[in-house]
Amino acid sequence: MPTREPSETRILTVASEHLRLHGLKRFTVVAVAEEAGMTHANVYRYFPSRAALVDAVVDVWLKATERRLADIADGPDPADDKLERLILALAKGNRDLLTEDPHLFSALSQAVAKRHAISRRNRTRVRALFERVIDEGIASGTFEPRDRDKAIAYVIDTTHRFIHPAALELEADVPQASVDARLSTLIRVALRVLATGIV
Amino acid sequence: MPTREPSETRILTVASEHLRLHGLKRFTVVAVAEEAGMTHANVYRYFPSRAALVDAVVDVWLKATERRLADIADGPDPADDKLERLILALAKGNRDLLTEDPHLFSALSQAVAKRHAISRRNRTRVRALFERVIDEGIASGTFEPRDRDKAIAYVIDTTHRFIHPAALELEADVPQASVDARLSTLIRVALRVLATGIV
DNA sequence: CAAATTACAAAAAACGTAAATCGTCATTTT
DNA sequence: AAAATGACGATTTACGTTTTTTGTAATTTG
Repeated sequence: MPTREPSETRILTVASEHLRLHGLKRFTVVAVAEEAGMTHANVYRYFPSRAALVDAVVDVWLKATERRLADIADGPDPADDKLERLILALAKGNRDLLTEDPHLFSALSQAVAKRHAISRRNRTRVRALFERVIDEGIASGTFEPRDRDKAIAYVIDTTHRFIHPAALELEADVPQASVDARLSTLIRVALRVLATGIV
Repeated sequence: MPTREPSETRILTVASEHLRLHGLKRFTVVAVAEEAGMTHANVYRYFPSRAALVDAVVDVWLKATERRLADIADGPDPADDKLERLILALAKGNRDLLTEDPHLFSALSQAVAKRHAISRRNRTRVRALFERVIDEGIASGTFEPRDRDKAIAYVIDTTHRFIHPAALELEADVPQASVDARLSTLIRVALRVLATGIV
């Protein structure tokens, strides 16, 4: 990990605050620079554009949740436990962001919808974690899918509703307990499906 | 079915054309009325508002696909066949609309996102068809779920990605063959899950 | 009297302009 | 030399004005 310059981290911190408090619409480079105690022109020494600065803020959050997911994937537990916790952590992380930080969630949601590089890369890395855990399950005999690639696609497709920002937005007003119960069923099914070679 | 007045159907036809060709943004009551050969005020004799007219256009499409679904659900085939065809018809109907009629798709998508009455009612009726077919499958012994309500929720949740407009928009650029293959896997799994009492 | 029109107020959209922000670069500061 | 600034044109946004559309109601037409 490269050591960031102090000004860069300061800008990023202030930008993060601004985005969380005021939202994308009222997020301006001038205001961020002012609060960071510098001219807006100087911000461009560290971030090539306003969009890049917003992406950087979102990326900080994405990387943080990626680390939590990687910790789960790297753990010593059985693959099925890890897959369950991976799905739950991802679903909960996104859902908590929606309820606790709607502005940041909205920025993330747009980055995903517009296929920004940061979200595409995040998607690739998260997918890799899923693949790793499923492969581990296959190696240990916990999972016995008939077709490994189809099994991975199946897991991602079936959990889509509880993970993808666009899908989570649709259920913002559904009681969390109800969502949790349905997700729990879905995961239980997915694990059995992987274990019994249905997929 | 109540016989509609000729002017009403004419307005609806012109409105449908306009929406398909020009999209929601450029859809005006004045333009529709003009093309239908009347003053805009007269349109309000038949539709209470611009929004109601747009909804009526979308509703025509929704009802048409509902009829196709009902035909499947009412057929004499085994429940698992019917459930598969129900899911495929719904997914294909929505996806075809997205590619062949993007403006109308967009209007539908917004009606769903904003929870218009027409989309809520459509959802309720489509869900009822799913319930009927699953119940039929339970009665005939084709399906043996441990919990009927959870089984229904499971089917709806797992197919969400291939049915919901918001999810379909995300995959507009994915080759149709790839989507079809994944959906086919998902359905096969779902039918086995229902049949073997995993859910 | 049902169907449609004209007339009109309220709401929304389109337009044009003023102001702010974005992004670049030459110059200054440390 | 690295960090920051001031100045400046290009873009975007904000805002007041004008036009169009929406929706209602009184009136006309067949």
